[in-house]
Amino acid sequence: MATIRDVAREAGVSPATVSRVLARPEVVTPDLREQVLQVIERLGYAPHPIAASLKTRRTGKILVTVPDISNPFFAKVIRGIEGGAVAAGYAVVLGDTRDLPEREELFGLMLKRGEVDGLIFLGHRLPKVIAALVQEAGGQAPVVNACEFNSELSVSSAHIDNRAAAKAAMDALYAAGHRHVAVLSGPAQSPLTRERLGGARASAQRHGALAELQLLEGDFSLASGHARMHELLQTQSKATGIFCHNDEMAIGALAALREWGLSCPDDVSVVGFDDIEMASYVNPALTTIRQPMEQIGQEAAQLLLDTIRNRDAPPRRVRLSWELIARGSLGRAAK
Amino acid sequence: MATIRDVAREAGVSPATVSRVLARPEVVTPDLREQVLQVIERLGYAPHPIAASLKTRRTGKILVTVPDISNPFFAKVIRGIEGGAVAAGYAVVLGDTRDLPEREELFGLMLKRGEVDGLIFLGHRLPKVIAALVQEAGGQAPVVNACEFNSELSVSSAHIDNRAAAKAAMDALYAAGHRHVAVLSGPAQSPLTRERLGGARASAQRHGALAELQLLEGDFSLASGHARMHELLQTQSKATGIFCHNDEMAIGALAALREWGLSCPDDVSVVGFDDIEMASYVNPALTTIRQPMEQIGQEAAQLLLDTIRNRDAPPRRVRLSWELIARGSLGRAAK
DNA sequence: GCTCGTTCTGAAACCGGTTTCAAACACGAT
DNA sequence: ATCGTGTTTGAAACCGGTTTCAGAACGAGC
Repeated sequence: MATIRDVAREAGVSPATVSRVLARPEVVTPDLREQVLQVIERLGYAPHPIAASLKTRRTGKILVTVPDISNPFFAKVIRGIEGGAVAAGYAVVLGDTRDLPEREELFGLMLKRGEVDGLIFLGHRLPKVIAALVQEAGGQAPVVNACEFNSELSVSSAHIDNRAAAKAAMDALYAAGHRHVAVLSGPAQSPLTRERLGGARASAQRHGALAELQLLEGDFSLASGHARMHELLQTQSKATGIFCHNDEMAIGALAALREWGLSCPDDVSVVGFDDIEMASYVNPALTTIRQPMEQIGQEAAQLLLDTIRNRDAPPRRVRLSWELIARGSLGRAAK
Repeated sequence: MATIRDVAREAGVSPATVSRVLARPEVVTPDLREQVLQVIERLGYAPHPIAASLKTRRTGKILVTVPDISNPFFAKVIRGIEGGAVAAGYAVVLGDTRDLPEREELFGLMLKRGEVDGLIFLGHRLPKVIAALVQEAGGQAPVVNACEFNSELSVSSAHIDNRAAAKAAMDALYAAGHRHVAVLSGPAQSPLTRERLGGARASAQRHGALAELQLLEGDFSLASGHARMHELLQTQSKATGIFCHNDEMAIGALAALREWGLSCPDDVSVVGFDDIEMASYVNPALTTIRQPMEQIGQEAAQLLLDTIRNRDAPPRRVRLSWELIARGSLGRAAK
């Protein structure tokens, strides 16, 4: 592999000039520039980014940590992040934390050690290493929270208004005449879940149905949606409307309803959250809250890159819009 | 940030010793080692992996390129790769190629420039940069193909026997009495598609139904499954059995059948491929070929790490097992 | 023709580790 | 005490770029 010194020697210039030809071509005399470029071409010289990193302290990589890459919602967000990052000349390092704090710490170290230029985390927990970093930097650390938002963290974030969206989902159920509604939530400790539950409760209260509201805790997986729905049906709940905190749990719930010989939407209505692609292909198609998943990712990438470029900008919050998508899984309550 | 020289000075030893304490503790006298470790602890010293990379030529990162991260099959495989990589102390850099050759080249450069130690690609096309690298290395390049296999590439690969699995899927349709079968394939240029089509044709031929076999080309997306199925139904095809090259297209096809008022499996049977989690939750549940997705990823990671550690091992092929999973979407053909 | 200011280029330091090589040291055998 | 062997340590080179700083070259103005 040719080095910058090989090129310099061959072109009869100094390594500094070669470096400049590649990094700031405009400061080099055109003739010389051309000559150097030709040698670069001839030798097939490819600069070694690792070596450059050592001096510049830029790696051109950002780390994205996610609790589960195989969750279709996260996958879309990551796609958005990746797109934004690559467009800006950055590569994405992927960390699948599996919701394990030790793995989060492990990935956190990568930022601390300077292996990556920044971190976008999809989730609610900040590794201790990173929390310390953010503390020191007084909120100017290159760390962004996507999808969720935790006011204690003082980092930039890109997300929708989960509370309002959840409220809208519930409003739709009540508007269709449902009185007994169950909410199948995400993990209780997540701020995201709390936001959505807050919105759900507000709607229930407004419709004078708070007493009839049932809460079930899931973990955003198909299996948990299926299992919780089974359990609910076993209790002979009067619920005719189910609001699920994501589409996968909603699809799991639909399967459970079928297994009990119940019809959706005739017997029970289901509303999901996210509008993953699958939502419009299941039977019945899911009424759900659409989140602009890729856009959330893009915005998160943008926020991070802004922070990286301009270290003394304060943390920002980007709120994206959501939309209630009406499909077959929500019908009028039987009288 | 403390450097290794700070630690050395503080501990009254040379930087070389500090380096050894961390990399090969057993060669350092226990007393000295302890003393150095204490200073490291006290200063909160964290080694700078980029600096180490420059000398060692190891980055501790592997690149994974994938045509679409939001495809649930790929997402699972990536999860497997990531798990295997992290367990071995490697991080995963993610490249979403969107099936664009220019993006593949871009990511290929990362390996060529030494930004990553190896490449696992999920797909069938090798970027030119990498093909050249493989050529030079005589098949010993740190490159692995996962899920697919292209005999021209001379790189290691981890995958199932797609031909045999496709044959089994078709056999199941014929065994259930279907004579007119349509295959909804992946993109025609992919070797994977050719393998599966080969298996499908072999089965058709064996059952004397080659003349009735219909071929439709999709792109593995829900939307293409939906669209191709619509088109097929419009032609008043006599097909009562559909073999889809992945589950997402199968689920798209199920939706199209419903829209035409047709029942699956009463009117038309559908068989998928992959057994993504969603396959057992849709209505009807999909009969499909199960691929060990995470395991494919793990094996691919293992293959790559083996190649990285031992550069003169020849390319290997790991064949994983598959299984036909019978569920509701495949029923007996009407007489 | 000389001075001044501007633009361009090269020498060398630097980034922060690892590794080689030789010196120092410890210890057992002679 | 001397020698030989094996182990442990430190000095310095090295990885391959970037960047600073000073000097060279050049053109404009007088």
